[in-house]
Amino acid sequence: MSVFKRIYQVVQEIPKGRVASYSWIARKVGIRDVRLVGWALHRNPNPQTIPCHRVVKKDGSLASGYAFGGPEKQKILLLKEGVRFKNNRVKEEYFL
DNA sequence: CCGTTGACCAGGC
DNA sequence: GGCCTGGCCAACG
Repeated sequence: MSVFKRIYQVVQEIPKGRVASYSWIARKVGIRDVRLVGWALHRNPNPQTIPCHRVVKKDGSLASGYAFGGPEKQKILLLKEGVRFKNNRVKEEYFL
């Protein structure tokens, strides 16, 4: 099993209404280079099954991605799931 | 095959 | 506090 696929599995394990940071996923997968996580999501082979909008930066701010239509779109999706923001950042209590 | 490049992060200056 | 660096994995040209 490649590191790549394990990243997607971890992302899919994120429950609705919670978020995970890139570094959290990297630790879970067992790699030190967190860029791989971001890079894997950038590839995003099947957006249908991968909730990439639940992945945010360590400080709670949104990543500048485009696979979900931009940070604005991502914020809307998270708000719909009940994730609250504070000063344009996800609150600590929503992290896994 | 090899250099470059990332949806990032922590540590050192 | 901000800027620089290393991290070391996979895809792309």
